[in-house]
Amino acid sequence: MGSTQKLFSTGEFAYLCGVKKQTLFHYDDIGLLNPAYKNENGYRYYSVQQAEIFSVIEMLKEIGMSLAEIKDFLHFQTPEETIALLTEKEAMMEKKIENMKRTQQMIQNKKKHIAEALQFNFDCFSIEKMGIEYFVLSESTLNCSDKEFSSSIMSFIKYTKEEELDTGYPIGGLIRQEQVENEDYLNYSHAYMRVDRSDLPNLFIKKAGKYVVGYHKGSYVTIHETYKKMKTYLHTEGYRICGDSFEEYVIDGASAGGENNYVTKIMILVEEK
Amino acid sequence: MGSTQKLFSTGEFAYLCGVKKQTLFHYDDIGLLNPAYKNENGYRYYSVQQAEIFSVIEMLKEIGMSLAEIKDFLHFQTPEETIALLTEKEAMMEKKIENMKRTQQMIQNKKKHIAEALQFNFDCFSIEKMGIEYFVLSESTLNCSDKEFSSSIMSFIKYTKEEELDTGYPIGGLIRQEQVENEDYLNYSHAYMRVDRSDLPNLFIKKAGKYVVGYHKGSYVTIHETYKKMKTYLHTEGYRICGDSFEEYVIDGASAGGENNYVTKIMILVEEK
DNA sequence: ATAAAGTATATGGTTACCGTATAGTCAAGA
DNA sequence: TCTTGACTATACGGTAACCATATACTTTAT
Repeated sequence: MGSTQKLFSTGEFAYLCGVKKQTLFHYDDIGLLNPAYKNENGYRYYSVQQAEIFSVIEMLKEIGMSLAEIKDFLHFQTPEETIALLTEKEAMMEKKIENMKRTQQMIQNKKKHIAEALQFNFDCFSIEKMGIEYFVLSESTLNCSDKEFSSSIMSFIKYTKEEELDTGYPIGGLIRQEQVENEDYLNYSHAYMRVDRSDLPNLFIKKAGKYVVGYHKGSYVTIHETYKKMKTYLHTEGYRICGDSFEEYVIDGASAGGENNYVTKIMILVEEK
Repeated sequence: MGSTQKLFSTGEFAYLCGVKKQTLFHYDDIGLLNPAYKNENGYRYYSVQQAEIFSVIEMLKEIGMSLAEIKDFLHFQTPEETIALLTEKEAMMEKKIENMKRTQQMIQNKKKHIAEALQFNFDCFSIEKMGIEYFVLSESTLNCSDKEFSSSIMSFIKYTKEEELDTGYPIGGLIRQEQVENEDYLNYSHAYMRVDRSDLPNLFIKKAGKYVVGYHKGSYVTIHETYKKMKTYLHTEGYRICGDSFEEYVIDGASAGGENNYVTKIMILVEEK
């Protein structure tokens, strides 16, 4: 709208902008958007152009600028600077959208995980055919001290976050066949995280094949019991362990309720005897 | 990671989560994420599983849940409820992404507008060939009172926001040929907003053709001067007005600096004499 | 044993508002 | 013109989700 003298009261202007009056008071206070006209009693009146400005403010807010930054921007930038900043922000938006898509993917994966866990009752195992999966691994944590273990896990988690590899799969623990056979269940070989791509360097491959799948509920100190039960199950079903074990921690509603609610999914590669 | 007793100090855990210790204190205070273990001196220690929980918290934050909601969610939901909520949030994400794309579009359009305005020096006009454009219009505002005008504009802006038609084009003012000829420049026929689609009902068409384009700087009260100059320009160039005038308000860095910095783009359909 | 590095609590500050109370103002009808 | 109801302004307090800083205590490494 080019030019017009018709003005809106604070209430009207707030309504048409879709915000509360308070917001406009606030913007006036901090000098971000002062009404075009104030009468002798302090009543505020806004112009149509200011609706335009308001919508620019909203846009800039949405791309993550603070009100102070927006104020600077609207008051002191030259058109050239304006264009430069918008260009920069455009790129930022692109990244943000990518990020949200990743989060969406994470949600989907979490859902899948929980749904799977739901199907099972604990203490009931099954043999499943599983496809190939790709993992990124932490440094080796075999036979290492608490300190070394902590620091390996720490840098691994940090790494997955930095490289944006976390797509909603849980952090897993790899236990080698040898340790499983020796009942050395707490001696993890590596931490891992599943990725949906095969183009990364140094990927670990979880072989396709038959896996015995079980869920352990409760603290880690009792996990050997579940392993024992699984071994008995395998024996009666006529299978034997022929590879590594993969442990993943399943999060659901009760996860924050303490150790006793932890659910760990265990998968061990097996073959028929 | 299935099960392990190795714990992280607050500082380590904060580092691996990529946040400040303060944040963890806060989460502990509000009961959102209490450390797995607290020693007799109040030192906090976190488990690997809690890193997993932390990343779920971050995810839920990103989809717009408050910490209080997340706490409820993590402590009291059944797996079924968890899945239901995630499904709902997934849809929300979709909408948010759409919204961001729209904002991106807005930014691009704003940039185009400013860049165009930059090319011009005021008081210098030009004849331009322009393509067809589609507009949504407000109610008629011809010959109406201030009150009626305000209310029409108000519902129009509200309408464009609700229907999400605002894609970064400014609100324009349509002045009919008759008013331009009678120098009745402040008597707008309609407010309009350009849209990038031709599939909406009741669209107004801005004809393709030659337009005289000029920029007016300053308050609306002096806009008649610019119109006068444009008419003189047209006369010397051998053109005559043969259609409506379109006014658009250009926002740049100085826009918030008061009336005197307002820039209005004026376009009038013309033909050669 | 000692010093450096890390930790806890407490307090106050931040941003972008929202709510409510009180008092003043405007606009339409009698 | 006056009154009434709707609207407006200012002021003060509160909110969420933290961050900064100060002070005091604990761990850990040498």
